Amino acid sequence: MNSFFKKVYKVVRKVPFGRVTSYGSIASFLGDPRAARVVGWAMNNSHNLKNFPAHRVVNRNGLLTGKNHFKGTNLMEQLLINEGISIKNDQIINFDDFFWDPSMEL
DNA sequence: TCAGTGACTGACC
DNA sequence: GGGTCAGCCACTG
Repeated sequence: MNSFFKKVYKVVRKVPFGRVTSYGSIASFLGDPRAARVVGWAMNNSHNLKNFPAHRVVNRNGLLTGKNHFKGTNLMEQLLINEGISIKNDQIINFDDFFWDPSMEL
């Protein structure tokens, strides 16, 4: 697993509580801005991992496109709400305020 | 080896 | 400003 995935996991784990980031930002931070889809694929395999905040990763519009991949229908939404983030129509409200950019924080 | 797929993005109507 | 389309990378059958 010494691949792009490992880097993705490492970055996502560093996302602070109550903050979120996007697939594209992670990919860009890792050197491949065009590998956003790979990040999404990595999230799909992140179910094997423990304590992995996959719910803090959304698309660049703050839309919870991956909520359907979670166990519960609204589990992802609930987790985010639990961290103080407001959700409306599967989308994060004031996304810019909660957005966490790896390239800026690391 | 090749073609299909996806939790994405940016550019274009 | 919302809907479409076509590239991108890694992985699977």
